[in-house]
Amino acid sequence: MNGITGLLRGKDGCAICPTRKLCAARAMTSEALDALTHTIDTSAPLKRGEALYRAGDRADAWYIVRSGVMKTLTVTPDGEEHVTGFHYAGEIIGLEGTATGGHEESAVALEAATACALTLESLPELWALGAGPAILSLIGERDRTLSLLRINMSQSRAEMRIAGYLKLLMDRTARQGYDPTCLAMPMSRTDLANHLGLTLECVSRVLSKWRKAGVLETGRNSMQIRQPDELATAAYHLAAA
Amino acid sequence: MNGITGLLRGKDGCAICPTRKLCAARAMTSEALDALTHTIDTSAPLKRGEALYRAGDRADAWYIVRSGVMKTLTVTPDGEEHVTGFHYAGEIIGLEGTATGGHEESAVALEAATACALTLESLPELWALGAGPAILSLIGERDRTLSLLRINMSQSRAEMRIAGYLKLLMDRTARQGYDPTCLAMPMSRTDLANHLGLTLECVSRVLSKWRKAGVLETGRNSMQIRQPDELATAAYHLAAA
DNA sequence: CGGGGCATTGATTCCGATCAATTTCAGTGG
DNA sequence: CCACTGAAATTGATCGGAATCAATGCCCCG
Repeated sequence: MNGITGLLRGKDGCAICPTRKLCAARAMTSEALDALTHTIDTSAPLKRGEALYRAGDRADAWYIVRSGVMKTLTVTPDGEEHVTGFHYAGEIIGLEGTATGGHEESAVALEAATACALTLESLPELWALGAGPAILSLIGERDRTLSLLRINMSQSRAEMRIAGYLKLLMDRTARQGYDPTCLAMPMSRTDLANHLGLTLECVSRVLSKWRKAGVLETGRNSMQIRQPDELATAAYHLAAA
Repeated sequence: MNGITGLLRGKDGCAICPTRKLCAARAMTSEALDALTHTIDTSAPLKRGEALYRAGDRADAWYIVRSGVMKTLTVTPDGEEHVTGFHYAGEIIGLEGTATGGHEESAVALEAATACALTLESLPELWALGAGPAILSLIGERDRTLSLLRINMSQSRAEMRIAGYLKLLMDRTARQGYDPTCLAMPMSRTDLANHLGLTLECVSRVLSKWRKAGVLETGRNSMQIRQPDELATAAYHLAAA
């Protein structure tokens, strides 16, 4: 209906969605949830590397990540790739194309992932179902996150940037009720460095230093934070979130 | 009604607003414009240094800059000030507080400025008046701009960051139908450097270099771009906007 | 077992931060 | 109208840290 292949409209209702508390469905009555199920489209599961949308696609919907982690990226005219964000369950993405009607970024799954589509034309209907405040909240959270990320990027020190980013991830994880010391990090060092505006060597060095100091442990797709205070100190410049 | 002092509800109708083409009123019929006038609150003119809202204020509205330039900033726990953005006529701001209900940033006028308030509770009404697409477009533009700013910040070279920022300003100015070679820049070097994550000395040096090379001229509250191509080359990494 | 992408570690260079001095300019009062 | 003043901007010199170039190690895959 709106460009996603393999929509599962009506299947897997919002009422049983494990991430419904993070999304537009938060704080809705169960009757409204049933109606919501028929207004929101859930995408087919995306495999690692598959795109939810690509730069140039028509932008007639916003998306909420339902499971997994997605990265958004743009390719500049000179061919360089810029990772604009990593997006976890409950984050709203795809807003950047709304002004022009076409997506300026691509959204790619870093691991198996699903997302729900809020078509722009269905927004008044969603409002009528009582999802308005939740959607506003999602937009506000996104705006707030982008603002914090920009503040973090304005730090010139590599340790501050990385510590700040990890702290943001931890805060978000904690806010969603999960263990903040265990972070899902399915992105490559290259992507992470790109996103933070650093070289992968630099990121690697800082992580190695912290690993040796016992601050954290790095796994293939995750990270264990052993001494959150140390990270917080290195990132003290960030507003508490 | 929503925290702004000195509202001018109904005065200076949207129909005669010089920036209506940039705002929620774009592409509306004149009958709807009259109704819109009574739904949107226009703030009293802000003097230089006055705040539209402050961190901690209740966040029950979004704002569209109507005239002048505003800066948004946060103060981190350790007391450091971070300039999160400079906002020109037609930009929507204040979204960052929607998630929590309280503003996390402050918005301060850099020169005489006015803004219009879209209260969250009036959004369905605005939709009914036909302003929905325009509001979505404003949100999309903001999201797109934040994304581009983040890409720009990820550049480590000072020249690239500054050139990129100026280019973004020029693109925005051109898109609004004004002369892109004449930029309103009422912010101090300190604020500009803070926003770009550089020191003011560094910004000053780069601008001096370009001034000597004839690329641009710097005035107190404005900047004349003499050789846009030179800037574009220095910022070639940015996507065309 | 071998290959290739990815991560780590090392050595050097360069650029922006920092510390410091000077100039410019808007605002103020004589 | 001009001299005075303090903030803002510019210019200079040095230092540190991240980029860069280069090599090695690790691990998932066939």
